[in-house]
Amino acid sequence: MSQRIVLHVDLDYFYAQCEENLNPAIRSKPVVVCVYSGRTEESGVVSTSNYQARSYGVKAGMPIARARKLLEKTDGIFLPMNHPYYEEISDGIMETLEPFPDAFEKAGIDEAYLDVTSRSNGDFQKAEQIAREIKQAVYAQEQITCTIGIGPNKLLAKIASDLNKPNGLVTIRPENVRPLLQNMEVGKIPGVGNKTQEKLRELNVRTVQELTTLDISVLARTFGNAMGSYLYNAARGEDDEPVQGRDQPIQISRIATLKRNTNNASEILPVLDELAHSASAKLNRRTMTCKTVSIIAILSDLSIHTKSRTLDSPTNREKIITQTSEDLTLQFLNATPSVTIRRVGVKLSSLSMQSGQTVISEFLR
DNA sequence: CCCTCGATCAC
DNA sequence: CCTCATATCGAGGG
Repeated sequence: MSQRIVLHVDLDYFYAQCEENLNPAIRSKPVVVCVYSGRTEESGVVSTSNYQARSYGVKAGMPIARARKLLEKTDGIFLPMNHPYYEEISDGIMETLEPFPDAFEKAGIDEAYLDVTSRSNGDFQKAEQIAREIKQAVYAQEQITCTIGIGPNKLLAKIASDLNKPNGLVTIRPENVRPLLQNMEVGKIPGVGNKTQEKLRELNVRTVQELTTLDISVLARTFGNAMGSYLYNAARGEDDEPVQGRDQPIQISRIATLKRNTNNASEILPVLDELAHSASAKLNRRTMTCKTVSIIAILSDLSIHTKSRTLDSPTNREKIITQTSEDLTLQFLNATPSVTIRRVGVKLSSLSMQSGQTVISEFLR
């Protein structure tokens, strides 16, 4: 069997690039795409920014107020998210990508994995040619540049795409895995965020090379079985995850920020109802049912709390979802009356496709 | 094995 | 000053 070859296609600074295309005049300026929370005129965070803005230190997740400071002496452009538009562009691109590979996996609105093993005959040279064609096709389709990482598995393809953004093309061949990973910081491994990096730091591990010195039992004890073995393999550039898309979601959630912190049900429930409405609308668009309903409460201290209830039978009815969400919220407020809530959310899980048959209880409603 | 809940990641 | 959405894991209880 031939060498497996995976491509990771990453759309460059995606939301900001979409906005540049919508209004080319801003292309030469710092562009910041924002998630406004609606709490005050300016409160919210940065979703994405173009590279001009990044050169001033603007980063995703940063409060908008801070980005404004960083760009105050520039002609920086601040725009609200236009998610439906980005989705439209993304869908067009994903449709372009899908026929190329043996297997296709959309990994987010702006990234995808493509298994091109047979298309490239296991030849990295050929895979690079395919990647160049893909970049051409994506640009021709939507005038969006992308970066493509090529590797013998998903892990290395993703690491590769991170090495030369934007508008890049990087290949990691099996013989280059060792030297490349040696001095790389562990934080560059996908799935290793701040918490994991900090724990590794305590074990005197900063680079991937150093990570390879930890044995699997230590890793499993420190990070659990799944994360432990993932780290053990990742440090060696090994990853067997198949490129495999999922057709149906596992959960559907909606969250919102309240106008002000409160523990007053009359201020919270209307917002909650709207979230429940939106979540069940999506559930029904997908012709799915859920068996578990959860609420999420983010308090004034930003601590996160969840309450969930598994129903006796799956439902797709907004009424039940709303009622359950309200119940859970009142239950939470009752149990902890002194809390003040900043944000609330609704999550639907244990999803299944709606089957054709109607149960008696449904029939009688 | 199921349920609930918190934690983590990363968008 | 602090968004939104998704997936996964593990602990703890039953």
